[in-house]
Order: sequence, then structure tokens, then C-alpha cells
Amino acid sequence: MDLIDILWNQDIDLGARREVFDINHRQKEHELLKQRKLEEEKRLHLMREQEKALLAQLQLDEETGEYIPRPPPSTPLQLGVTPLEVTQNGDFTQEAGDSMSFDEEVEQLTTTYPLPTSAEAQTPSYPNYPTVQTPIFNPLTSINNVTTNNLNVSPAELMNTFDGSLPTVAPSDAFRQMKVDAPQLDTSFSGEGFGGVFYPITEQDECSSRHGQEENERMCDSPSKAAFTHMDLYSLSPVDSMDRSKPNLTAEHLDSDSGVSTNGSPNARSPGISVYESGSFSYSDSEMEEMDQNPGSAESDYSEMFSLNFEPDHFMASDPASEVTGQPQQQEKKPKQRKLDIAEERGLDDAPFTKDKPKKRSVRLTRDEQRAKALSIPFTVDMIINLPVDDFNELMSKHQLNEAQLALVRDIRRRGKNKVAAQNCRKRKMENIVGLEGELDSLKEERDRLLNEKSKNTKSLKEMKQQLNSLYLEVFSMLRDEKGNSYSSSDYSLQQSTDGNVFLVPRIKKTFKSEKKHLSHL
DNA sequence: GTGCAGTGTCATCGA
DNA sequence: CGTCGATGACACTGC
Repeated sequence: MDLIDILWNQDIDLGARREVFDINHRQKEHELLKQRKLEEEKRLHLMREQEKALLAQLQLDEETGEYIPRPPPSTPLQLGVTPLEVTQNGDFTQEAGDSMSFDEEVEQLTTTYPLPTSAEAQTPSYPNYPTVQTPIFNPLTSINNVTTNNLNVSPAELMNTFDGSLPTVAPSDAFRQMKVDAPQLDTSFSGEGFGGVFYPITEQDECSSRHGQEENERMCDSPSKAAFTHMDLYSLSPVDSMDRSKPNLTAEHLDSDSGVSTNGSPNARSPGISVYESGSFSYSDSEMEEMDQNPGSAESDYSEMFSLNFEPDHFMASDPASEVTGQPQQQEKKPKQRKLDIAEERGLDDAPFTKDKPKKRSVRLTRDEQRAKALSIPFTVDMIINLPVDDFNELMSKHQLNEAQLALVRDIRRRGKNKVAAQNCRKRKMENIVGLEGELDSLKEERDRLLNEKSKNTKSLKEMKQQLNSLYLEVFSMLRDEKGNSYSSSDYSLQQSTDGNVFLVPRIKKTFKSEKKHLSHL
């Protein structure tokens, strides 16, 4: 630092602020960085927990390949019982301090609700004591776990759903912590922010203790939904969502690009058709694209209101936290996931350039499939697209479809056909390009061959000329006149006529009437 | 940030 | 005149 001070005093540009060289300052920054890092890790951990919980709520329908919510339990187990037990456990542990030793208590718990293995039970992943989790318990995770798994699992398994969410705390510490934190939890988790999920309150309590919030009204509607607020799974279920709270949402949002749309829709292209009786409409392309681009907002609503099969990626893209806060977050999908989605969406109808049906349905529906489902089209998109005209018309006549459905079906067929046509067109174009390239290659090869042949012929011609010249000289040298003298090559030359006769022609003579000799059969 | 390739869609044309 | 396939053009997306 002395050196720095000296240099600084000498007004030397250090290339950095002077504080950079202050070790205290650097330490502070380091601590700050460390703290931020910890917070980030904490946040990531919470997100992972949420994802895990969400996935746990879904099960893959092997028949359709769709992710669907887990069916409600066969036995009418009371919702919110388990969280209540958590609370009771908390209280129980408090009381247990007086009446029962901790080990005894654990033993009783494990006897009543046996854990998978004792080894697992001793690992931090399977904490036996719910009190351990409570201080920094993730309410969203708990909501999800409670609303699904707890319906048919033992409390011990419920505890297992909290696994790994916290650093392990010694039991005794946990007890102490619980005693301090439990009251706070009661207010925070059952308060407005979390809709009383963690500490379920009876319906009456719920309605009376809240402040008339929208969620609370919903919760008061049905006891079965008491524990579901922002992450109401049943609102996402295929059947219930259509029947329940949003019966006319389809009419508000659906808009077909075939011109059947709500009043005044800018996307209407068929002014003759405005609103149709059934109150079902479809999304326009632009709207659908917007939903695709905003999975966290519009698409989730879309999935909900149209009773679509909701998929993990979409489901998770709808950030529960944003729902809690009421602020839609532009949470982007992970690039990989997005890529997968695109691939799925595009690969769905792929079999490009062929009319083969897709071999296996993907989880994700194409937009036309979504539209068809939204308008309850009674046949598949594949049928709509690939049936022959007669069969298609017959199919249309068999079903009483309203105008919107007919328009959508026609649009789907047109788009599907055109998609295949475009794929075929591009394939042909590519084939043409490849064919032309091949033709170009073969033409180049032929050109090279001809050039080579020309070269050989030139060479051969040259040799023949040389041979001819030799022969000429030989013949010329053998010629004699009447006196037996040889002819001068400067005065005479040999020429061959078209009929094959060879003549001895004087070179310089203007007139060759007397000089011309006829040499036959040379 | 830009260019490119792939794809879906629409408009249009001709059969 | 409606349907259908072909194709250019455009928009969008991912690399």
C-alpha cells in the first residue's frame, strides 16, 4: 500500500481505483460476493425443489403419452390432514419434551409409520423430524407435496418429501429452533402469502380469518380446495377446469384464423362469419404464437381453460412464485428444453415428404391439435389431413359440426396438406439441385474426357504428318524424268487429287499445261 | 449482432 | 366454380 500511495501521489495512472488495492475493501467485497453466492444457491435449491414437487404431481399416461395430474385418492382422505399433522408434530415435539424423550418419540413415529429403511432414515435425506425443516421450509414445495403425495402416503413418507431441502440440524437444536420459530411460521405460512397451506385451517376459520381475497373466496367455495390456492391442481385437471370456474373462457379467447372469431377481431378474414352459436372459438395464429412465446402467462391459462394436457415443461414454466406474487415472470425455458419442445412440435407431424403417420405421439400438441381439442373436434388432426376427399366429406357429413368447427377443420386440412406439399416441394427442389449438381459434374467429366481425347488426337495427327512427310520425301526422291534425273523438290511437288491420283506439280510455273505429269498408281 | 438453414404458413396460379 | 397440388414469399426460430 505504501508503494501504491507513493505511485498514486505521483499521479501515476494505476489503471484501477485506489480502493482495489485496499485489502479491507477487498475483503468486504469478497464477503458480499460470498453472501450473494449463498443466496443464489438457496434460490436455485428452492427452484429445484419446486420442480421436483411439480413432477411428483404428474404421472405419465402410457396410453396417450400425456402427463396428467395424479388421480384423486380412492379414499376420501381429508385434504390438509398431513400438514395439520406437521403442525401437530411440531406441537407434539414441544410437548414431548415434557412427557417423552426424543428417541422414544421417534421410535413411536417410526413404528406407526415405518420408514423405507433405517439406513435411509438416518441419512440427512430422510430427516425424521419435521421440525428440522420448518425454520426455512419452502412453502411452495410443501404445497405441492401436500396436495398430491400426502393424499395416500403416510406421514413418514410425507416427511420424506421434505428431503434434502435443508442442511441437517441436530435434533436437539431442531427442537429449540422449533420452539422459537413455530409461532412465526404459523403466521407466515398460514397468512396471506401462502393461503394457509402449510397450516391448514378449517373452512370456517379460513373464511373468517382472511380478508376477502380472491383466493380465499375460491377456497371457501369448496372444502376440497381448502389446501389449494395458487397451485390448485384440480384447476388444471382436464375435466374440472372446463366445468368449474371458467365456463366461458373459450368464448373469450378462441379465435380461428379461418375468420371465425369474436366480434371485431382484427384477425378475422371471413367477415361473413362472425360468432357462432356454441360460444366456442379458437385462437388466431398470432395469439397462439404469443402463447407459445409466453409459456408462463398466456399458455398456462390456455392449457387450463382448454383442458389441455399439461406437460411438465409448460407446467413448470408457469412459475408458482409468480402466481403467489401475482406478477407474471418472463421465465424463459431452458434452451435445451425449448429445443426439445420445438423438436417435438416439429417432429410430431414430421415424416417429411411422406404421408406416413407419426409413429409415436409426443407429449406436446401442435397448435392445430390444440385448436382441435379446444373446439372439441371429434376426430384427430391426422384424420382431418390424411383422409381422402370422399372419406373426409363423409366424415364431415356424419358429424354435426358448427361453423367454427367446420372452418377449423378446413383450415387444419388446408394447412396440413400445404405443409406436406411444401415439404414435398422443398424436397423436389433439393433433389433438383442435387440432380443439377450431378449433371454439372458429369458434364465436367465429359469435357475433361474430350479435352484429353483432343490432345491425343493432336499428338496422333502430328505423328501421322511426320510419317506422311517421310513418305513424301521417299516417294519424291524415287521419281525420275525421261533422262533419268531426279526432280528438284524446289521446282516440283507431289499433290493428291480427290480421286486418289497423285500428280507431280511444278511449284513455280504459272501455267502447268505442259509440265503437269500424271503419275498414276503411285 | 448477423447470416444461414429449416420449417410453417399464406397467397397465388394452373390443372 | 371449387378443390387440390405446386411454389414463391414471408416470418419465425435455432444454430
